[in-house]
Amino acid sequence: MDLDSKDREIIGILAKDARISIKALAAKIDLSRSATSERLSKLERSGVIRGYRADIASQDPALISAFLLIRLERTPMHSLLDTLAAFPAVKRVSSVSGELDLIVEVEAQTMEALNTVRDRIAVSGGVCDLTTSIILRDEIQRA
Amino acid sequence: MDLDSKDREIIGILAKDARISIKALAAKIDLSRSATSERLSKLERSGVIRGYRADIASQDPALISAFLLIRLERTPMHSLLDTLAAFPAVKRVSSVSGELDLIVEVEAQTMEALNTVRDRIAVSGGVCDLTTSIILRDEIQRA
DNA sequence: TTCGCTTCCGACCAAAGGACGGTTGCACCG
DNA sequence: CGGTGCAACCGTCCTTTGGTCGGAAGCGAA
Repeated sequence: MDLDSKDREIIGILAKDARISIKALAAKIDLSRSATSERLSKLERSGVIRGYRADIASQDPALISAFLLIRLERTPMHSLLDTLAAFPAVKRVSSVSGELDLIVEVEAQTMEALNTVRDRIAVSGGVCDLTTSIILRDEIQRA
Repeated sequence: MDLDSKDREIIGILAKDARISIKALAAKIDLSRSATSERLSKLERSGVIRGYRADIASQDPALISAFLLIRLERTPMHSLLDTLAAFPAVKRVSSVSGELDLIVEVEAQTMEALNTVRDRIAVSGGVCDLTTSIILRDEIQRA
């Protein structure tokens, strides 16, 4: 699916305010409601717009985050991915090239909870080496 | 602002589908439309819900991302942060504890662009050691 | 030119939403 | 104990919004 400028306008507006009405959206991009509605549902059907998410303020600013830098005994390691996915604390897992094999981002309420996750992962089969880097501060964060 | 279980239900539902109608939302949490609407606007006013965003599929699957794992000669290193912030390719910078000092996430159109960023950062004053981990795949990604 | 396709518009009618009055439950206090 | 204020809820009224349709316009291919 290729997007024209109107489609990109729609995406840009919805990226900032996903609950805007079709009418207001139509006015912004200077099209009729029906045409806008049709374009929108096409963008949804084609998968360009994957969904709409509420942006929730972190209820607990005391959350502790860390990167776990993992070397595996061999790759790929599907069972470990299942293990990781089972932890709600695991926010992101990326396969990477180089010395490391996986970079895992975790987030927990307490240092204790973080350690528990870390230990459970460390003793999982296939993990050769695991380094924990606690995030002290997010210096830069962009969309 | 403290949230009860209904509020958390609302948040959970909207986090997955921010364009759901108030009526459908009300039905899901078993409250009237008006009560649901009132709770929702309170959540918005109080800042618990910061906004609503369309989840846009990456139009360019050819984007290359990497983590740069950085050790500094000394910390903190404010000038380096300014340098990093100047690159649009730099998506996130976290100060971490342990062996490493900074974990930088970068995203570029081409491997060449990525390398340029990497090199520019590597020769910046204060960088003691820099390891690049190209992201091969994002295995898990959560809100 | 004529066909087929896409995109647009306006109109219709059903669905959704804002606003309001009234009820209930509960904490507070004289 | 009874009264008062408050917060949350409900259902209803009426406006706004949205999905859908038929028809028009633009455009490329046959």
